[in-house]
Amino acid sequence: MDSDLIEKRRSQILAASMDAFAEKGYHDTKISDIAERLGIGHGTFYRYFKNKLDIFFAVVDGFLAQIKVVVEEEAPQFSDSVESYRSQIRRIGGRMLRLFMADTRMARIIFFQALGVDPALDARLFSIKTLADSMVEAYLANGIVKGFLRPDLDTAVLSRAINAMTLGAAFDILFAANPSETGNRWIEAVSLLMLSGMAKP
Amino acid sequence: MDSDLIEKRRSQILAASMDAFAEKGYHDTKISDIAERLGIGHGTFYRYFKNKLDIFFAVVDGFLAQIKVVVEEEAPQFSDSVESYRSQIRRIGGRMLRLFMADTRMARIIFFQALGVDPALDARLFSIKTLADSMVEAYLANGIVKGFLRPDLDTAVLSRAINAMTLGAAFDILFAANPSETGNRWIEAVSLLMLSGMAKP
Amino acid sequence: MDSDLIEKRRSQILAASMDAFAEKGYHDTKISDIAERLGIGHGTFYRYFKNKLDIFFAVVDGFLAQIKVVVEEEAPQFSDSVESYRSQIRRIGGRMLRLFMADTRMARIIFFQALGVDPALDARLFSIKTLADSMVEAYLANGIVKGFLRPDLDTAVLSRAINAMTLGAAFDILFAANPSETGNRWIEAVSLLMLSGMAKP
Amino acid sequence: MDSDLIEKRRSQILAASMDAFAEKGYHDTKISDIAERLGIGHGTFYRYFKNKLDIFFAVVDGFLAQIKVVVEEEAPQFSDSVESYRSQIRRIGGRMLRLFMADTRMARIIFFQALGVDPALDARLFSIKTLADSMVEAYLANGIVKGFLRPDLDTAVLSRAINAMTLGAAFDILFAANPSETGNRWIEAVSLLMLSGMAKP
DNA sequence: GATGAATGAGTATTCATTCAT
DNA sequence: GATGAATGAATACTCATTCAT
Repeated sequence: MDSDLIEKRRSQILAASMDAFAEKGYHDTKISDIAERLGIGHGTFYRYFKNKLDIFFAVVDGFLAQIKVVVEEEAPQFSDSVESYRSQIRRIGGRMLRLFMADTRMARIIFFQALGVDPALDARLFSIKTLADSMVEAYLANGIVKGFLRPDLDTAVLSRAINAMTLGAAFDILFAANPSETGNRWIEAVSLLMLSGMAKP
Repeated sequence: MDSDLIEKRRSQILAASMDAFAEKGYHDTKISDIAERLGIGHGTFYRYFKNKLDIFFAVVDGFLAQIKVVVEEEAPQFSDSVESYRSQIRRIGGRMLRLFMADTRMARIIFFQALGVDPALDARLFSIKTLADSMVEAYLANGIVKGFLRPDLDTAVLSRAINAMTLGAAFDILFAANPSETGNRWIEAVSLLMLSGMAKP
Repeated sequence: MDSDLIEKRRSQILAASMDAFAEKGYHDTKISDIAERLGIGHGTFYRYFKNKLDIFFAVVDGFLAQIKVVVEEEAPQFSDSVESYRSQIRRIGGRMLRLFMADTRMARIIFFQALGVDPALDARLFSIKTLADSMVEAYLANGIVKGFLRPDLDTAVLSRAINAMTLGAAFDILFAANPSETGNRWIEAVSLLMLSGMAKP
Repeated sequence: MDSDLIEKRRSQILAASMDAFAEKGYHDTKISDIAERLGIGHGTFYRYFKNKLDIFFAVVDGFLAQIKVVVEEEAPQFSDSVESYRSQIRRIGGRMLRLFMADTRMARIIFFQALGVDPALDARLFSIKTLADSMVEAYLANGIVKGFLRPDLDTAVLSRAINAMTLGAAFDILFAANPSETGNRWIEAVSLLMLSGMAKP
């Protein structure tokens, strides 16, 4: 199949681009850098991607799509007790953090390079954030309805706060000596914080 | 005083640069853009700043210095009850958010432009984050010592989580219709989360 | 016959090229444009023509060859009176203009695109012009010898002038609402001018 | 005066560009060629001209403006006899040819390079041609009204024919061993043709 | 001190041409 | 024979920085 070869080439270029962007950032990465990493002519690059922005978009969007999947696959209505909610937090948090752990390059690009390159890409990132916020807010609303969360929660703000912590965790993991242990500590600490707060009972 | 004039010019250029960087980002801002905003020759710029990176550093660093002041002025040992701790959270949170509210341009630069421009600047941002993390951790440690916070808290992780929420708040405020009201909602919601958690008691 | 197929393909490519060159000019026509018009692979092009210049040459040369035929088929010695000369002018002029009318693309290429692409092609055009000039001059010389044209004519200059008018006519026809009527008007007006001048008798 | 220096620089670049365009044509002239001829950096070029097309336009337009002046300065109504008309033909023809003789580079650019580079420039050339046609037609109309030209002339066609001869003359002169003598021969031959025709009286 | 003319390093992109399949 | 994937030469243009005035 021709389109298989094309797809293969595209992924090779995508992979090399991720390396390059993660290492040097968008502006300091030259198309010829990417081509050199693959040992191909730089003209070849343009057979597979329209231009430099096009591939950066592809790189970032591929990751955002994965996040979107995690966000959308969950079912907020599922939990009906603090305990099942705690499991849910652990599971979603874990999946999200594993996404960031899976590819350090990607995390690096998201945190250090993605913003400010292009307005359309900024908007894309923004929309994912908004989606994630809504999803978390639905969980909180479900918890209130089911009666295991306080009825007076400011769900709009708290959902954003929770996602901010998720990002904080992903960022922290990026520099952690032991990422998966660090991830677990975050999940435990944040789920404790969320459900019980820090005050001594 | 000669040096007064020099300082005045420097701040004019600094102000114009903030406008420019906030609007178009680092890479899309030309030195001549900055000069034009001030009606000065673009050669003049180089009498006050070494180069383009130099002024971006200056812009970002000016803000980081203010954050540092807020961070360092507080006294972690002061609180000795949940109540006084809650006031402290509100006060520090309020000061921090007011910093971001005071200059939207600055917030915009920090969130959208600052990262990935220069490794040294990334490191500078990183070090401020680390400082803030330590400060918050000291508060948590104080709370544990004083006995009003749970002794089993993962202070290293939670301090980062709390700062992540502060950044989340600052970001949210940037797009809020009513920034100061939004700020207050964040402070209330987060301090409640921190001290009591979200579970129905 | 193999060579028949080859010749057929060559003319298909030639035709598509004429379209392309007439529409976008030499420099703005890509080999792939030509191939696309035919639905063939652009590599195939190179099996029939050496390179881009080669086909442009072929396109232009095909037309120049037709002009040459018209020019060379006539017999300057034939006329021996003003009247038969007038018919001759009409006939040659008509044939020449019909050549330009037959293919607007070709006229467009000759007038707007052909010059300045390649020195060798410029020279080829030049040589056709020289040939046409000589032919017309021979007619004038014949007229003088036969005694129906003024003996003091500057035949070298006038032959060029007459051909300049032919080109002028061809150009005019290119934009005429009614080309064949316009052609006739040119032929009448120019033959009158040539034989009688414009002054009131 | 600053603007004097700017104007001086512009003309230098303009002159060097004319050399380059006349020698190698539009497409084969690189901006760096032009800069090299002047011993300036190629970046300097862009301080004075927006881009490559901009300077080509400037080059060609400068010449077209001169033609326009010649065309517009004349007064068609002035002549009222064949004799004064003949002088007028000689004078206008002479001025026009001297324009082309004055700068061989310019003539070369007009004849070999100008067409097909840019639609807007093609249109500009076209509009000058149209203007010249109208002007000549006004002369013919005047001659008819004044009664020294045949009343049955096809003025629309003949005016174009006359301008075609003018272009033919300009082209011929470009390659003439003795341009000014050649110019005079054209003027004499064409004015004779125009007024008396070639037929033996 | 201020200026802005001059500079040229740096780079994305195009497209004619080749050649393995 | 046909194809189109791969190639890289070639080039216009930008903009941070310098420095003579």
